[in-house]
Amino acid sequence: MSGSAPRDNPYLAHLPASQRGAGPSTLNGANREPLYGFLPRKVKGEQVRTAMEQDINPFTKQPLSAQYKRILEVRKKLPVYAKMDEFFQMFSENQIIVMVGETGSGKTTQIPQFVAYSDLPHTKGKLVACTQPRRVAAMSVAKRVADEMDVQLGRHVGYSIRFEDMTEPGTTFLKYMTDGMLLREAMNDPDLQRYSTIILDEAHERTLATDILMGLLKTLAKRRKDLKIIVMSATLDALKFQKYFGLTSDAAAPLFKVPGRTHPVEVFYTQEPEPDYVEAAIRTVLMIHRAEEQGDILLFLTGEEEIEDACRKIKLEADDLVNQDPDAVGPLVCVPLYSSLPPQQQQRIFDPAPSARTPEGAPGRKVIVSTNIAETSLTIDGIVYVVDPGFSKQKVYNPRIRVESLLVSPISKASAQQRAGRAGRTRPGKCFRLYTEKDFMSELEEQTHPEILRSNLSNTVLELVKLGIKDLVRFDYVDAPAPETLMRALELLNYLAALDDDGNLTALGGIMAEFPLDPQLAKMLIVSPEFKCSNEMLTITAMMSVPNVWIRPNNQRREADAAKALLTVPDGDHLTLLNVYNQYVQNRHDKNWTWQHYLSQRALMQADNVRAQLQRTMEKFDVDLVSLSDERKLYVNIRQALVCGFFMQVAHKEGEKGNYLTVKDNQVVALHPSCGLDNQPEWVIFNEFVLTTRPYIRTVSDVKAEWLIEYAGNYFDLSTFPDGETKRALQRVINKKAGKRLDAGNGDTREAKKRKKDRK
DNA sequence: GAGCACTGC
Repeated sequence: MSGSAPRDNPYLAHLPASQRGAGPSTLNGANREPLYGFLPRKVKGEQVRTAMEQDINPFTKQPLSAQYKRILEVRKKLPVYAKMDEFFQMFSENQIIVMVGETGSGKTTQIPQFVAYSDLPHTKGKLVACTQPRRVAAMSVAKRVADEMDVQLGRHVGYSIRFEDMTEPGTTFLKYMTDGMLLREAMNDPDLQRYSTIILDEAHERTLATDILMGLLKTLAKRRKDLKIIVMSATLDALKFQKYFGLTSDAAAPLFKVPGRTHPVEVFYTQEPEPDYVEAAIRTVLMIHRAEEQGDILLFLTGEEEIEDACRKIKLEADDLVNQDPDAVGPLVCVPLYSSLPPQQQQRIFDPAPSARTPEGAPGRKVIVSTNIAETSLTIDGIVYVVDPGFSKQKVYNPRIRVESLLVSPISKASAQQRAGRAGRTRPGKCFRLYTEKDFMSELEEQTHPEILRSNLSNTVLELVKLGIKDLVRFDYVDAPAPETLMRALELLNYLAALDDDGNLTALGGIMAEFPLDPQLAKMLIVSPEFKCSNEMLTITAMMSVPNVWIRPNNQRREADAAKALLTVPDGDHLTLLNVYNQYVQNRHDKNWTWQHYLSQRALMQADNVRAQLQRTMEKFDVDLVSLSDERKLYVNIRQALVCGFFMQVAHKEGEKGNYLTVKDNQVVALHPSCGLDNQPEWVIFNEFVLTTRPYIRTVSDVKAEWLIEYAGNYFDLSTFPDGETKRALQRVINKKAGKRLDAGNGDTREAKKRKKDRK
């Protein structure tokens, strides 16, 4: 046995001679070669456990460190480690596996390593990929696994996220990545040939990218019999995925199940429904503070305003309690948590709870009041009590009026369960649900609707077409979106000339899909060289792709507004964005400058990053970077280029009360108060329709009706317009133009018009 | 005269 020559070893046969170690005469295979006897995808748990215990790293052939051995002892205690044999057997026998691993099972770190031991991707020049819905998760898990495998992060184990590719081609064989990143890769390599196994982690979160990947991989598995797929999810969704990935309609994909390792959480319900959930939540937090033993509280609310408000009230009431009875009640700190908080303030959630005022006094307590960010993205240790009013803000899409909006809605059972689980991470906990058990059982949906059912899909549809999906309606979705949503997306893409009338991708559409942007933005950016303003459109596009750059603290609104006024360009908010970015660069990205002007340094840095990435894409596809030196003309051209992308988001002024009607849909809207226009132009183009206290349009610029007709003639074909003032206004412009053309007796090409204008 | 649930490319 020990005398087998390496050439007989199917594992070593893949390797060039230089990597096979010493020649046949001296090699004692079993000792020198840690993966000796490993048959790809026929590997057994026993073999892997032995290999893990040796002194040589089986993948790098380097000696293993003391740290490796220490971590290995910890890994052995993970629930998933105990099920290694079962895993390898199932992996050997199946192309697709659904896996359920509760919190603390170790699935995210261990399963990809197990797969690497079985697939031996490094011997075939392949990779094992594991997708994550979030960038931080991809980064931090990759780091952990690199440590566990005793390799340098970015070499054998790496990660790939937007703006950061921490992999080494030819060396990396285990890669964590965001789901969106893998989807991007699929656009240029629909067979995903680089991968031997793809693991979709956190599939129950049902992000748009994961949903599309599931559809693609199901189809791809039929073409590529050598590709293995593992879908990892929470319990409740497993059966759905098993059925979906079953090879035939009655054969479900096998389930690999691993228990978690969390502490029990006792759940309490209210006897009666609570009419005011914020008030009830505050009351419950204070009740816990008075009556329950030491341990921090996590309260879920829906948004920034609600959270800041609740924090203030909890603080006031807690101070009252302390004043009434200083011996019985400990000090309390209340920490808000939501994504738009600066990172420094987000860090406060990890501060320890305040200590008791006296050695014998009641212990202090920390209350974190958070949005859903604490449900999935951030985990906080030390939480023992969860207060769950049962609501969150959720995105909803109305395809009829093409509007996405945020609505406070009841959460799902799955979400409630996830929230409760946050109380049991360090020790047994309690969860107080501010609704009745009856409502939980009968009113809450099992699952939150997946994103694909709640979103505008124009981006996704362009990606799918680019991926070669011909029939979007019959694509095998886990949950199919409403046909009307798909129709709306196809319609938009057709108007943008990304798709022809038969739904085929145009050359323009192919380039548009390469930009990590909404189709409207991609379109205006790609056509902008024709308007000699592509440098500027690049900036505007980047600024429109990052969160709001304006900061407006409650107690400094006037100062913030004044600072904003200094940067405002009256012709339109898009030009203001350009101006802000240019000033930011002129002031050398100075932090003090941004602070003095009430601008978010974080958002501006992001814009810088996005701009650089978009610029690389432009260069790759020969989209020229040009500018006009005449600023007045430049500003006109910029607004004309805007029309080429956003002609479907135009509104026409109605009357003198500041009301606008959106074109074709005839929605009554108003300019958002943040809008910087100094008058009310007859025609405006807008980036966003927001439904808050009333319907508003946000990020708005002044445009001319002539431009709409000239650059978006297809859409502004009057025969497709409902009767009304908008149509009549357009008709007047057309009539006037026709009259002029008769006078001038020449065509209306852009160049001709410009020459004419220049002569004036 | 107002907001920004959360991600991702």
